Amino acid sequence: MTSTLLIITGPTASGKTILSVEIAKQFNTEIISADSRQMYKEMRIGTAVPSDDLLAKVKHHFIQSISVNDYYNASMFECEVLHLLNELFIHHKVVIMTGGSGLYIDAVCNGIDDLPDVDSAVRNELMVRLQNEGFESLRMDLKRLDPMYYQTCDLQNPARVLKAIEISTMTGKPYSSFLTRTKKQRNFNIIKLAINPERNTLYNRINNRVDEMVLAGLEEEAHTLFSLWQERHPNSLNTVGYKEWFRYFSGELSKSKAIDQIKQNTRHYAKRQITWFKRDKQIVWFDEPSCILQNTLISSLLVK
RNA sequence: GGUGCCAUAGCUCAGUUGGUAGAGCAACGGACUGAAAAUCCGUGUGUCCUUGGUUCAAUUCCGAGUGGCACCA
Repeated sequence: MTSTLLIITGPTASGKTILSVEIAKQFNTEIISADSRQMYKEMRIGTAVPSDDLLAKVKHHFIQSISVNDYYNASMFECEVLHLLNELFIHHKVVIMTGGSGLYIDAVCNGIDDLPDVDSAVRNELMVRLQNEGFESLRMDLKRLDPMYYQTCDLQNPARVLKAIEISTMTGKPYSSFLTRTKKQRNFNIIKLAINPERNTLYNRINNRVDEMVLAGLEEEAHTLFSLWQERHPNSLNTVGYKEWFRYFSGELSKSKAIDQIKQNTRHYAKRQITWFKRDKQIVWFDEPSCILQNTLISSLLVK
């Protein structure tokens, strides 16, 4: 009998965390977090890590597991999750994966192409060139190194252009030659459920949750990371709920403005998540977490 | 109570020498295979406070009303 990976996703603050714990208890199984920020030990309050109480009820993976100093990416996540699933499926028919990082979820479900790891020196050098020579110069590099990708690449987006140049220069082969666009086959079933509350409801929840985070000591948490941010701007700290405090600490924003910005940026983030998930036609949508609990999909899985 | 200023998008405001209007932010929509809570792109959503007058035509000019702000009492 095939095993099932039950994915519960949706925008931030939609109620995934509590719901997935309830469902995991029903199946007597474990939870894999698909959240690119909750895995960092030093960021607990601002990333809305599940409470100790919830973590005690169900075993979670990829929560608070690495340091903000560590490099991590979607490919590493794919690899580690597949290994873990092999083990978990020995004793569990169903495993839950919960989180809002769409790229990470896709990496697990469909795989992503093999690329060499980027040397940080190469990236830094390109960042310096972007500063000194401007973006157009790098676009011309891409045109020369990978004319095919140049045709389809978003040429306004430094992240895309830089990535392609990095891979092309490091390997001596065009970036596009690594992109196979083929879905990898998995030896387990995948069911994708997503929560998408009514927009105003979601935004109110976001705003309230940010206020709660502030009361819980988000400012102090951010403050402990500020010197690291000033030192070398690790990507892990380029995170909603932290980068706004860094601007406050360096005098760019007032405190109340910073808190407003956290709410705003979280709303923007939620919208981007919704856009990403809407493209995935395998997802079954629900307005509220409670609707998922009552759904027959879950009970039919329980029977099997 | 008197005088002055203001009233335009969800907010802050610009503008129309009279021909039904535009910025920023918000909001909305989208892209996205190793930065993904990242990065990038697109869209104006409007009884121009109400009401009389002048005019071919008023959001714009004039009068009155209402609301707000400031100063004087």
